Amino acid sequence: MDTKSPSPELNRLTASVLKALAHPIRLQIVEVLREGERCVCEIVDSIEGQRSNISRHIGILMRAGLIEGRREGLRIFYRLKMPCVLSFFDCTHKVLIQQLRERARMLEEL
Amino acid sequence: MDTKSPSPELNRLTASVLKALAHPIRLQIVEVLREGERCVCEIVDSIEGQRSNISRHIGILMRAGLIEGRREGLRIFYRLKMPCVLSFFDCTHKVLIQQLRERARMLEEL
DNA sequence: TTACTTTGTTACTAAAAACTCACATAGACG
DNA sequence: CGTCTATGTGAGTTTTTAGTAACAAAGTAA
Repeated sequence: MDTKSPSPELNRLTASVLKALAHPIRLQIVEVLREGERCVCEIVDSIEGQRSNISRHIGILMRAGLIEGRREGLRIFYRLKMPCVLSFFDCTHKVLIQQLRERARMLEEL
Repeated sequence: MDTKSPSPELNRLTASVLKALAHPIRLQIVEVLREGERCVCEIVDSIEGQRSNISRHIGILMRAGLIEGRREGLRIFYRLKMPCVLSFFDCTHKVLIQQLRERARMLEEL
């Protein structure tokens, strides 16, 4: 019997999903797609950065299964495939607010 | 007026929180702490990997504000500070199951 | 067909993260 | 004090990820 963690393999897979999301540009893409389907051209226009770089990040979200695309003529429209990821932000915001609180308190204590 | 994404800076911070969690060892630490407070020695015993490396990962979770520690003699006991991160796993599991479904379907289509 | 548009990919460089080993610190206790 | 135990850190190497520029692919339409 293995005395170590119950699910190292599941944790490896879970990490790969979180990692796919853990990048500012990829979060901005998710933020844009939150409003609905968008073509790459629209995504690129709404985000700072080079077209080929943004295209790479779209690919990372695709391969992680978080978004999906559909071609319409020359354009490819992407949309959120797993909208449940939006629920992460409630918690991440709590974490950030807590970080701020503590840093403010540390400043006061000087 | 800025025509780009509404919150690039917030997304940078959000990414830093997600990134802190997006590693197999750190997820295993969270999994262990889910059951309650644990000292480093117990965490190390329950996870595959070198002491100093696990210590580093504990540090990363600490600096992200996801866990907190308390010294008791020689030992330091850590616990989840933001249990809301546990809610992420509902969604990450959905994503993984969906990935599996699609890969199975692709195999069938051969 | 050729020319054009939109998107994705290859190959490379640069930057960041992870891992390891040795050492440092903090407290307990003789 | 010295020594032991538990934990953290510095410095270096290796691995992974990000970014860029040039090119390739897929569709449109003259």
